[in-house]
Amino acid sequence: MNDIANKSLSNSQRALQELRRMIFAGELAGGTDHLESELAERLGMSRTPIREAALTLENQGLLELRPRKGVRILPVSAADMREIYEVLTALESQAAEQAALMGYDEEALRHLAQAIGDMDLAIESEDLEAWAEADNRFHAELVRLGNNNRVNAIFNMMNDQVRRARMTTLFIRPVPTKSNADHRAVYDAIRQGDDDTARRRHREHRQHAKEILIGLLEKHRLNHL
Amino acid sequence: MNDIANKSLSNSQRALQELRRMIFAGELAGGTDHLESELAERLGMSRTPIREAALTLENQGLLELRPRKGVRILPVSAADMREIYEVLTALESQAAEQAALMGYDEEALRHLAQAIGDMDLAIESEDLEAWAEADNRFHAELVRLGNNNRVNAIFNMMNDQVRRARMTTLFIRPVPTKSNADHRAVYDAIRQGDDDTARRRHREHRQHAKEILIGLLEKHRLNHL
DNA sequence: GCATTCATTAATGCATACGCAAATAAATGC
DNA sequence: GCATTTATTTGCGTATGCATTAATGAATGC
Repeated sequence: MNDIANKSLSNSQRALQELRRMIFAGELAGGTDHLESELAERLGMSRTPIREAALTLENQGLLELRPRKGVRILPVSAADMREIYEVLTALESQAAEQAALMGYDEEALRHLAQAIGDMDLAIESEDLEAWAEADNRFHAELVRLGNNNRVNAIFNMMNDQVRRARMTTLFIRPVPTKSNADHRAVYDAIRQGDDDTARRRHREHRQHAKEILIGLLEKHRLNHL
Repeated sequence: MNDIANKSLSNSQRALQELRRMIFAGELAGGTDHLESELAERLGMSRTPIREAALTLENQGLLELRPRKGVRILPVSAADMREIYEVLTALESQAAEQAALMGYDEEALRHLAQAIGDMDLAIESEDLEAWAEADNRFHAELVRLGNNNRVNAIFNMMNDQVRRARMTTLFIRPVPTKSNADHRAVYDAIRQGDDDTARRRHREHRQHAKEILIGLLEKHRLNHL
C-alpha cells in the first residue's frame, strides 16, 4: 500500500504481496512462465525470498513451480471457475447458517446492511465497479460473521481467483439488479435466527450467480483468464 | 514408504513427508517448539529444504513459523475440530450432490460400496481401526466422485488434522453401528441421481458426527490434541 | 535426410555463510 | 534487592556459490 509499511516487512512478505499484485494486475499473465532469477531481479532481491513467496502462492493455487521452466502463472479456466464457485457456494452457505445461529443484533450486522445499501446505490448510478466492490464486501462480511477461521481463510483464497476473472466478466455481464433481493433475504434470515432459510437462500443465490458466470464464459469462449 | 522411492525425491519433498509423518506419529507433539536447525540435523539436511517444507506445512495449518521461537506444532483444540467439521460438512455435502448429478453407474461406485461393506465387517468383528480406515475411505471416495479438485485438496488438508484427533477419540467413542445406515442412504441417493437427498442426507450424517465428537472432546476435557 | 548420441548451456535445489534483531544474561546504578 | 542498561548469545532472513540435471543444440552414424 505504501512504502513506509513495506519497510517493516521482510523481503519474503514483500515478494508475496508484490507477486500477488502483479498477478492480479495482469503484469504476470495467466499461462506465462517466469524464471526465479528474473523475478528476483525485478523485485530487487535474491532468489531465496522469491522462492519462499512462490512456494506459498503455489499452495494457494495461483502458480506452479515447474523445474527448469520457471514459475507458471496458472490460467483460470471456465472449469476452474465452476470448481471455485462450488466451493464458495458450499462454504458461504455454511457461514450464513452459522451466522443465523449466532444471534447477532442489528448493530453486529451493520456492515452487512451497509453493503446491501451500497449495492442499491451503485445499481442506481450504474456504477459496476462500486457494485462489485460492495458485493464482495457483503460476501466477505457474511463469511466473517460465520465465525470460522478456516472457512474465512479458504474463502479468501478462492476469492482471490474470482477477482482475476471478475475484471473481465464484470463488463460483459448484465446489471445484477435482482441479486440484492437475495442479499436482503439472507440478511433477514440471519437477523431472525432462521439458519435453515439463511443457508438455503444463500445457496440458491450463489448457485444462480455461478450459472450466470459459467454461461457468460462459455458464450464468450473465455476459456482461460 | 520405501528407500528406493525416497531416493528419487528431492530433499524438500522428503522433509515435507517426514515432518508430516513425525507430526502424525506424535514425535512432534502439538504445542511443542522446534528449531529449524534442530530439524535439519535430525533429517540430515540443511535448513533450506526444512524451511521450504515448513512453509508448506504452515500454509496447510499444521504448524506455525514463529521467528526465534522455532516452528510451533499447532495443537488441535475442540474449537478447531468444530471448524474443521463444519468445513468438511459443507464440502462433502457439495461433493455428494455433485456425485449424484454425475450419473455414475454401479461400477463407478464400486469403491464406495466396498467401503460400506468393509465397515459392516469391521463393526461385526469390533475392529475399530479397520472401521476408521474404511470410514475414511468412504469419505475420501465420495469427495473424489464429487469431481472437484479444489474440494478434494481442501478435504485432504482438513482430513489430515482430523486424523490427528482420531487417534485419541477413536477409543473413547461408542461403536458407530448406526452410521452405516447414513452411508447407505447417501450411496442410494447418488446411485439414483437424487442430488437433493444425497446432499441433505450426507449433511445430516456429518453434522451428527460432529456433535458426537465435540461432545466427547468436551466431556473428556480434551481441549488440545 | 533423419535419428541418435554427445556436448553445452542454463536453471534449479541445496549447502553454506553472514548480518541483524530479538532474547537472554550480566552488570551497573540506585 | 530491584530496576535499568549494556553485553552476549542465538536463531532467522537472505545472499551467494556450486553441484545436479533437464533442455537445447551440435555432431555423428546410418
